[in-house]
Amino acid sequence: MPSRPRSQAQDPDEAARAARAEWRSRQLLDAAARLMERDGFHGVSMQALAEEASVSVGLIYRYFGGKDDLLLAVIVDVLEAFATRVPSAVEEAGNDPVERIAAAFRAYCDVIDEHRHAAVLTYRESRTLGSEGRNKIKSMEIDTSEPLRAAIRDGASSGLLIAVDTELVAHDLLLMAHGWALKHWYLEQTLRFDDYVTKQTALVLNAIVEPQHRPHYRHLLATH
Amino acid sequence: MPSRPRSQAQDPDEAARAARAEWRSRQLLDAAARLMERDGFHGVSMQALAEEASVSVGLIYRYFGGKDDLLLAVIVDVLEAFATRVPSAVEEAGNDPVERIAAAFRAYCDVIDEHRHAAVLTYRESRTLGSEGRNKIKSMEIDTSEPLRAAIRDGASSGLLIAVDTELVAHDLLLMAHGWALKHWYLEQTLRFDDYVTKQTALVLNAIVEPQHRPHYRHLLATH
Amino acid sequence: MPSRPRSQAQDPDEAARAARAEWRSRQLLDAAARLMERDGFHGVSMQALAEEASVSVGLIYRYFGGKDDLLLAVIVDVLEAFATRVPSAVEEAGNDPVERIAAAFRAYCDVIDEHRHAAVLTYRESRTLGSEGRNKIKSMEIDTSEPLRAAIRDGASSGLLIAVDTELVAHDLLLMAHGWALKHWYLEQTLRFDDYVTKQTALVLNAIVEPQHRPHYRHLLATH
Amino acid sequence: MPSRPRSQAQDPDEAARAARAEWRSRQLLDAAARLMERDGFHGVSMQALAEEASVSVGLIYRYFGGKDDLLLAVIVDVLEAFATRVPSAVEEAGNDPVERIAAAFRAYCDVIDEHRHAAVLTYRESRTLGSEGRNKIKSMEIDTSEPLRAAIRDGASSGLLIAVDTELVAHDLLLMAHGWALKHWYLEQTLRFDDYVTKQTALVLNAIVEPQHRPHYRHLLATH
DNA sequence: TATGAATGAGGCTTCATTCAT
DNA sequence: GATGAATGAAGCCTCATTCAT
Repeated sequence: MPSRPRSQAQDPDEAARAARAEWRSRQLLDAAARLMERDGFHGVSMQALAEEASVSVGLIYRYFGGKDDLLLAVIVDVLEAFATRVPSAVEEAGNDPVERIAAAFRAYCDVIDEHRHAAVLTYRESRTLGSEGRNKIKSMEIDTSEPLRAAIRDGASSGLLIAVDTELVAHDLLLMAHGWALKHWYLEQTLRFDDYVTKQTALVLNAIVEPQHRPHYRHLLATH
Repeated sequence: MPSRPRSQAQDPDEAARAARAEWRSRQLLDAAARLMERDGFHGVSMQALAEEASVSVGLIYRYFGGKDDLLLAVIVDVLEAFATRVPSAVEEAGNDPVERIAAAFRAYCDVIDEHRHAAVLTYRESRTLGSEGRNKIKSMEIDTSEPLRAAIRDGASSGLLIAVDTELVAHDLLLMAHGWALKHWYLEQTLRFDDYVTKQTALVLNAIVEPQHRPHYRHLLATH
Repeated sequence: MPSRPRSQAQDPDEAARAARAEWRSRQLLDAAARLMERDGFHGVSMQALAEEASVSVGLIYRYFGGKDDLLLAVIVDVLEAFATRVPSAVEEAGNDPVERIAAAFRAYCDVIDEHRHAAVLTYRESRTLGSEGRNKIKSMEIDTSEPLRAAIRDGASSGLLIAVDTELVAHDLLLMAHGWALKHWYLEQTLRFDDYVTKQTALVLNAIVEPQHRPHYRHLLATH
Repeated sequence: MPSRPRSQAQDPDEAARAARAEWRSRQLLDAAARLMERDGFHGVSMQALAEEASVSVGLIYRYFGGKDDLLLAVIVDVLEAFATRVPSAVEEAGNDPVERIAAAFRAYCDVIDEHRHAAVLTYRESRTLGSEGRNKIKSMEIDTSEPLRAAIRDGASSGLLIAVDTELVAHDLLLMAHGWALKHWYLEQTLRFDDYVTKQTALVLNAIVEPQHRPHYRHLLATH
């Protein structure tokens, strides 16, 4: 509780300031994600960013350490959304491992669809970051995908799934989720977001659910 | 008879020149792919590129129009490898659609593993290209993946596969093939290349082959 | 009332900014003219220009689009001086066509002497400009010399001048005016600026004024 | 007589070689003048020059010391034409100073019209040359214009001309001659070369010939 | 003589970052 | 907090010149 020690008389002020800072950060993060997705990290200048966010160049440096830092923040922003949304989605799905896998996958896809601009940056611009940032991202990626891997492990050990390589299946699901953003220009020609998720879920579960349990997951295996 | 000698006497000269040019292009393309994969397109300076390839900066411009052009060439180089290798692999696989799918996927993976440096650039740096280059790549991607889609269509119409969305399955297979390069830093911890291909093949076929035909493809569905 | 204050309260700010910009432009234009006359357009690097103007390289690009643009601006600067000074000089000379011709010529020479550095650029570096810039200059040249041509036409139609080719005489006068800058290294050995103008005026008028009217223009025809 | 000592048996060889060298120089000089007039000295690369002259880059360096040297040679080429053609034209004009002035002017104009490409370079690119080359040109300019100045001085001392500043009139005539090349883009709209020379001759002579002698030079003073 | 592949210094330009206001 | 003018390092590219063949 680091906020308490601060004097109470200043709380209102501080709260207002914090709110303002929060608002500014969000404003900048969104502008950055939008522009970077369109033009790539290096295609966006700080001046362009300032204009897009309707602030001055100088102000950006009050909220972020620099351009690299901003990129990292944009990426972390998405990863934090994963960290928030995936576990709760898994929880809500109940105790069935297969349901949890499906829920996790859908949650991933939801976040990516909402942050389509920023999601691709993980793949595209990670080389831009220094090793420090890269390591942070790598470990966050691993952390945020843990619920998914746990569900797969549970499914396997409980006999609901055939013997599978947990890491590989998790990797595939994450790849498919990101695929929606990476190849959006192509996929959007034939699929709506919801169809993409439903079909991919069915495809993967069809591959890994024990045949004898499939009837039970008819609602996940059917695609229409 | 000045024209006769020309067609033969000068051929050696021209041939030698062409060979040298070919050699230089390859040298530069390889150096570019290597460096760009490590540091990203924007992280590589022409100076650094020249040093890596052991030539002078100026010489690069004799073979490529500029940095963008070089990036495009690197990417096209991989796509051309797809265009060469995938169809022949499919052909050699015989007439069975399932075998053809597996062969196509393996060929994709082979090329990507051989060009791991360059393969990721398609995903990472496509925004860097102008729309002209981007369109060229898009159409090459679609062209080179046609054999795969054809095999999937054949499999579906012949009843070997369950009803699937051809585009989506093709997209998934391509994504998985590229996944080996994109997440190589992570995957190599637990998998060798051959295992990756074998397991992914099994996973996908398990999802799409009609249950009654699975026994026939035991060699593709088993992972060890 | 946010709009009212703006129109007045912010004027000072805007005015100050505009004044600063004006000052910078002049500073750069002068430095550019000075250097380019000495070393030629291509002999002047942006680095050298920045040093001469005591600013950083980058700042030049805030005020001018690039090196070409700067050259164009320098040239246009002289042409604008013509456009301002020649007509008023002609006006002040009264209604006599011959007086107006003499006044126009002197005004041309004055401007060229004041911008001796820049004046030669019109002749020397026009090929450097793109066709767009070249056309702009051509049309400004024609526009700014119109008062002179008009005076010549008036003189001819009123019988004060012998029959002359208006275009040619105008061309000659402009050439002579620029000659002071073009061959300054040679002319300054024997002539002061004022003598140059006086003598050239006498020479030309002697060639074109109707003999019977010459006595009336004794003050222009005598050279000492 | 440095050519004699050389063995006589080799003379044919040497002659052939010299002829070839002469031909090459001419070929290069012409190509250079052509290109430089169109694109300016700095707008022409040695590669472009080689192509225009249908030789290799390397060969240019066998005939000229470098690019600057070539520019100097192009300019000197024109000045040498002046040195050759003007005196003989003056000679042929007889002893009358006025006729000699007119002949000199026409000779100047002829050479300039024939070398229109190169003639402008004297004005445009002289700053490009080092001081050595510039001095050479300056002194050649002064030398080649001496016949003109001599004729003017003669005319003045013999009473055929009114009192004039010899240097200035010579300067004007040279300027007018070059004017044909400098403003060719504009003048060609209304004048043919011959008209230009005739009219300018008439204009200048009208300004400097003693009125009482004018009838005698009716053929030079009339413009049609 | 003649070629043209190769070099590399130097130029123009961009843009992340700073700092006085 | 906020601005934006100013900085200057670093990048891409050109092109005069050389030299092995």
